[in-house]
Amino acid sequence: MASRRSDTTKQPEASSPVSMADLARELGVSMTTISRALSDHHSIGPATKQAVLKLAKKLNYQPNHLAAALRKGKSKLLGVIVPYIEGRFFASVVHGIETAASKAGFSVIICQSSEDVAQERKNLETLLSAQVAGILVSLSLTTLDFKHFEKVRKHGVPLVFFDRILEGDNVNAVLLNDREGGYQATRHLLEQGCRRIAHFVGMQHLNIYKNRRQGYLDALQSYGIAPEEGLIKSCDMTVEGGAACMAELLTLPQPPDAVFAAGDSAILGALQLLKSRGIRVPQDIALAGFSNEALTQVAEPMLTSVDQRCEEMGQAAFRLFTDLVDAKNAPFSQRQVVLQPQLFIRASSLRSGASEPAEAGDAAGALPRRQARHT
Amino acid sequence: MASRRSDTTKQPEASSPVSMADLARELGVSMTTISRALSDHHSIGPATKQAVLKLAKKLNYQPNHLAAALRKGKSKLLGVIVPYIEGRFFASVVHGIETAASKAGFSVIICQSSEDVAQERKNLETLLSAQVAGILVSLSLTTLDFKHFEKVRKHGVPLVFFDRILEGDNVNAVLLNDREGGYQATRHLLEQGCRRIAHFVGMQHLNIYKNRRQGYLDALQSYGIAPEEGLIKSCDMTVEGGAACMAELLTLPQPPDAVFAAGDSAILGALQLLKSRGIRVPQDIALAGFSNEALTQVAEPMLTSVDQRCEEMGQAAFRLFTDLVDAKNAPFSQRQVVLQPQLFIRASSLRSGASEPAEAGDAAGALPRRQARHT
DNA sequence: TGCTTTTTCACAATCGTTTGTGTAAATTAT
DNA sequence: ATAATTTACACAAACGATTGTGAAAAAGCA
Repeated sequence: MASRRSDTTKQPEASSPVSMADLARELGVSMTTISRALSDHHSIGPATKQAVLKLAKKLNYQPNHLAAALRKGKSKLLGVIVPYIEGRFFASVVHGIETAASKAGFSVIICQSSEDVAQERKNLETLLSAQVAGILVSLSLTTLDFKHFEKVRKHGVPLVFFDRILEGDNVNAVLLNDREGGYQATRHLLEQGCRRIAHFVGMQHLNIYKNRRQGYLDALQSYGIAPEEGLIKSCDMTVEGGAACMAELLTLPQPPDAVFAAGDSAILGALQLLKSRGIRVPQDIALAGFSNEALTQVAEPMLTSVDQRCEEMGQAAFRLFTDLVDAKNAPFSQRQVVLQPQLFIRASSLRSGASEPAEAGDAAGALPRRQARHT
Repeated sequence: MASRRSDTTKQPEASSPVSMADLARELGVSMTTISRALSDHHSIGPATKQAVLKLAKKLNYQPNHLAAALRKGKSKLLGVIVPYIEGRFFASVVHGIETAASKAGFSVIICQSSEDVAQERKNLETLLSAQVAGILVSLSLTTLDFKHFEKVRKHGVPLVFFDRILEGDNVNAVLLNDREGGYQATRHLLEQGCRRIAHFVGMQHLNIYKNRRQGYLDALQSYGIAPEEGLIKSCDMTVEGGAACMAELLTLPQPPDAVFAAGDSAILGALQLLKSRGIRVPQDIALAGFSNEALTQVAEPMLTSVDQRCEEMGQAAFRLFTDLVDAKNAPFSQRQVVLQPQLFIRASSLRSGASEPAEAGDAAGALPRRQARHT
C-alpha cells in the first residue's frame, strides 16, 4: 500500500529507486529534513542526522544527481572535447583530467571532434544540453574561428582550452611552452656539434607547430646561424611523411647533419629511411623529435625527444577550471598556464664519445608505469 | 518586466538559458505545444511546428537534457569504466564506444578504476547517481567478485562487460577469443619449425590470460607436444619482466627456440635481452606477442603479434547495450559476443628463407591512421 | 443541418531535489 | 518569570521538461 510502483508480481525485478521521499516517510519527517541532514546543514539536530544517514545506508539510498543539478542549476559534470581519444598525448591528458576531476566529485563526459569543426560544434551543443559545469577543449585541426564558442560564454559556462588554441584570442588556456621545447631540442643538437640542422614543421596555423618552429629558429640564431629555407620541410607528421621529407633532404647538394622534427612519428620515419640507406645515426645525422612517445624508447637508437607533460596538463586544465568557478566575479578572467617541456636526451642525438644514452632531468620517467597495463 | 532573472545591469553577461516556457510565452501557446512540436508529436499542426522550430532557432533554444531525463526516468548518458584510459587498448575501445554512442545520441561518461576494486565501486555509485542509461565496464585486476554489480542490476540499468570478466558468472559481455589468439600465435611458431616454445603468462584469475594460455596448450597438443612446466613463466607483462623471464629461460640446459608472450611489452623485453646477448631473432629464437601495440612495428625485427580488434570491441559493446534496452522484456538476457583475433605475422617469427615480413589477413592495418595525430 | 471523427492544443500532475520563509519548542539572558 | 535567542524542523515553490486527459474547433459524412 505504501509502495508507489505496484507491480502485479512481487518479483524483485528492477526494483525501487529509493528517493528522499521514501526516507522522509519512513522516518516521519519532512523531505526538507532529509535533504538538509544529507548535506550536513546546521539546522538539523545531530540525532536526526544520524538517523537519516543510517536509514539511507540501510535502504541503499542513491541520490539523484540529475534532480539536484536541475534544481541547483549546475551539475557535477565536466565536458571534455579532444580531437581523438587515442594516442598517447590526448589519452594521457584525459587521464590527468579525469583523475583530478573525480577527486573533486566531478564526472567527465568525453567527446571526440575527429578533427572536424562541425563535429566540434555538435559536441559543444551536446555538452551544453547536458548542463555541464564547465568545458575543457583542445581544438580540432579544422577549427579556424571561435564563433561556436561564443555560445558557451553566453551560457556562462567556464571554458578552458589546452594545448591547441587559436592565436590572438584571449582565452583561458593551459599550454606547453612549445617554443622552449623547440629551442631546447635544437640547442642540444647544436651543442652536439651539428650546424646544418633541418626541421620538419607541421601546419602553421596551429600554435604548437608555429612555436616549435620559432624555438628552432631562435636556437639557430643564438648560435649565429642563419636559417636555410631548404632545410625546413613541411610534413604531415606521419612515419611515411617523415621518411619522405628525409629522402628529399638527402638529395640536397649539402645534406643536413641533424634533424629536429615537430613530432615523433616523423622522426621515426626519418630514422628508418636513414638506416635503410646505411647512414649512421647519430654519427652522420643526429635526430630529435617531439612528444616523447613510447616508440622513442623502442627505436634503435633510442630517440631524443621533448616531453609534453601530458598528465600535468590535464591536472592544470582541471585546476584552471575550478579557479574559474571559484572566482566567478573576477572581471577579466583571462588566464594562461604555461607548462615547461622537458628534453629527454637519448642515443639518436648523442655524438659524444660515450655511446651511453643519458636522460636530461629526472630519470626514466613515465614509460615503465605506462607499460604495466594488462590488456 | 517579463524577464524572470532581472540583473541590475543590462550587460549581456551570462545571459538567458532560454527555456520552453520562454518559447511558449513568446508564441502565446502552452508548453505542451512547444514540447510536442519539438519532439515532432503528431498532435501538433505543421504550421505550429514550423513556428516553434523557427523561434527555437532564433532564440537559440538549448534543451535541458537533465530535466528531460529526470521526467522520463532515463538519460542519454552512458557510463564506461576502464582500469585506465591510457594505453592503446582501452583508449581504442573507448574510442569505438564513444563513436558509436555519439551517433546514437548518447554521451559517454568515462571513469577509471585504476585497477582498484574500491574505486570501481565508487565509479559505479557515481554512474548510478548520474542516472546513466547503461554501464559498460572492463574489470579491474583486483576485482574478485560481483557483489557491487548487483546494485546495478537492482536499479535495472543495463550492464555490459568487455574484455575482462570474472569467469563463471553469467553476464552480458563482448570478449576477444583469447584462446584462439594464443592458439594461432603458437600454431604459427610451430609451423615455423619451433618445437620448444616458451610462454609468458599473466595473472591466471583473469579470463584473458587464462585463455591465452589455454590456446598455447591446445596448439602444442595439436602437434603432439607435451607442455613443459619450465617453459611457462609467470610474468608481470612489463618490458623489464619480459627481459627477466627471458634471462631465466636462457639458463635452462635446453633453452627454448621460441617465445609466445601474452603481452607485447614482455615480448619486447625478451627481444631486447636476446639482442644484448647476441642471440639472433628469429633464427635462434622466434618471438610472438599479444595486443599488436604500436611498438611491434617499431622494434627490430618487427614483432609478430595478435591483434585484439579494439575498436570493434567498443562498437560491439555499445551495440550490445542497445540490444539490451531494445529487448527489455527478454527473460534471460545473457548474451556474449566473441570477437575473433587476428595474427599479424612479422619478422620476429619468420624463419622462412625470405626475410620479407608478411602480414596475415588484410594489409598494414590501423597503425598508419593512428600515427597521423597532431600533438 | 446534425452528428461523428479528426485535428490541434491547453491543464495540471509529475520526476527528485533544493531552499527561502515561517514557526513551534528549547535554551539562554535579564 | 518573561523576553530574546537559538535550535530543529515543516510548507511549499521552484528547476525544465514530459504526458495522460480532456475540450474546443475544424472537417467529414449523411
